[in-house]
Amino acid sequence: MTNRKKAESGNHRVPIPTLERMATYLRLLSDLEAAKVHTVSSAEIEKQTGINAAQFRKDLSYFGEFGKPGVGYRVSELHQRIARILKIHREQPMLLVGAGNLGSALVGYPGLREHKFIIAAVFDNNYAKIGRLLWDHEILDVNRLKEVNERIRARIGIIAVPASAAQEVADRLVEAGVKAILNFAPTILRVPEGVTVRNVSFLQELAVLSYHLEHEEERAGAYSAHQIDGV
Amino acid sequence: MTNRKKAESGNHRVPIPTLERMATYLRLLSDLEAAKVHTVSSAEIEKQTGINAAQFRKDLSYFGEFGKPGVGYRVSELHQRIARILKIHREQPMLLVGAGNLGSALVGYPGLREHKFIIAAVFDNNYAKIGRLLWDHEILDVNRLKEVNERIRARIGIIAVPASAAQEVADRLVEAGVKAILNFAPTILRVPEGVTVRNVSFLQELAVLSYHLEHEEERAGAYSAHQIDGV
DNA sequence: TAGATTGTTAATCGATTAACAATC
DNA sequence: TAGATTGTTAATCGATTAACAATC
Repeated sequence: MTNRKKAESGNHRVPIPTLERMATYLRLLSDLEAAKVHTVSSAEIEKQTGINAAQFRKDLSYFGEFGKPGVGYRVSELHQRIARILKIHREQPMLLVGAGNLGSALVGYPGLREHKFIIAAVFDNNYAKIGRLLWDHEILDVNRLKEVNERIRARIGIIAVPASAAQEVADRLVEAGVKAILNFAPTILRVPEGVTVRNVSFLQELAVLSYHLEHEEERAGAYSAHQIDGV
Repeated sequence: MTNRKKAESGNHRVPIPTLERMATYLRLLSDLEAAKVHTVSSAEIEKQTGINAAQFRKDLSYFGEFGKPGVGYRVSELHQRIARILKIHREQPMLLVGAGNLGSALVGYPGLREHKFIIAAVFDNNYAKIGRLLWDHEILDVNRLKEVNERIRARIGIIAVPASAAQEVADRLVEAGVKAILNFAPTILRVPEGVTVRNVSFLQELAVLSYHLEHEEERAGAYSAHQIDGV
């Protein structure tokens, strides 16, 4: 039986971890394509990503059938189909709010464009920044968010502002028609039904890592950052 | 994902999602302390974070007993104990490799210092950058990583270099005594037993968001970024 | 055909949540 | 004590993985 139907109707049954891995597969497939590899098996995927071969096949099964028993998967076909599933087979425009360091890093991140995610406009509320350039983007007044997005029609927004401003920015993004938000501010956002939020928390990542360290009860004394920087 | 496994099976049975939430609790408790709130219940935690009250209590139960039945939790005590569990009750020094845009954003991120994570040294392999300042940090030659960390003794390393260089940087960090790595490069790192890796992938986050958008089969035509930027 | 590898089922493993006795 | 809320157990829910018939 085909899972096509399942995928089309109850879209919300695909596990998030599966979607995260789909992005990993996509990246690997890009690399394989660049290396002129034409066919790949789930065993090979496991070797290259560490993701269990059965897991890989199960993940794909949420979206249909992709391979040939005894043969494997055609790299280019699989790549295309996954890109389509993730809706990045065409350019996916996004709005960025916050033209600080993080915003700058995101605009400059080459991996985004490679995978068809395009930062189409950049906003800030700081009048010292509005009108200036962030890379090749003019920084626009955040008050113009809705107006500008009438043309762009981006449905993804990125919040790279301080926590104190994040909720207001989220409200504006939603008002401008954004349906998905990537939030870098350490705040829990309240958004209406139908809007998806993903939070990226550096603190959270570091906390998990820090926990796994052995605990040395008494450290030798505070290291000095200056001592080092001044070397 | 492979590394996640390793870290889990190694010696700990605390679920990773629990640890991630611990960081969330910590942040909330900071806010509550600042607001002079002295006591909090699991029901209140649920209201503020959206995390189920039973989940919160279960999470804490991995580490001991923290509250008083009929009363709740003392904010300051809970804060201190969680900070200790996550080993950020004292300053936790870290090494940053990669002085590009992302590295710059991380050094400038105030949330880190607030939670006692300190970027103690910054490295790069680009001779045009070595010797210059990134904020108040002199950018050091990545070849000196091991030597410099003999003094700092950081056990957390952050990789903010292109994918092509990430594995080599990981090797060097491990050689320098680092036991936990936060990897921003879109690559799967191979590290020895006993070293934990967490991957942050913007692409992955965006892919999950993008998937959840409604699929408009035919879009009106490519929007133009320039059209917008040129406004 | 013989060998390889898929897609899917079933078993396992793990995480979340509801319920409640314990207790402040 | 009476009311509130904890810590923990048990039930539920969900995700991972091993196994294998189907099939190229």
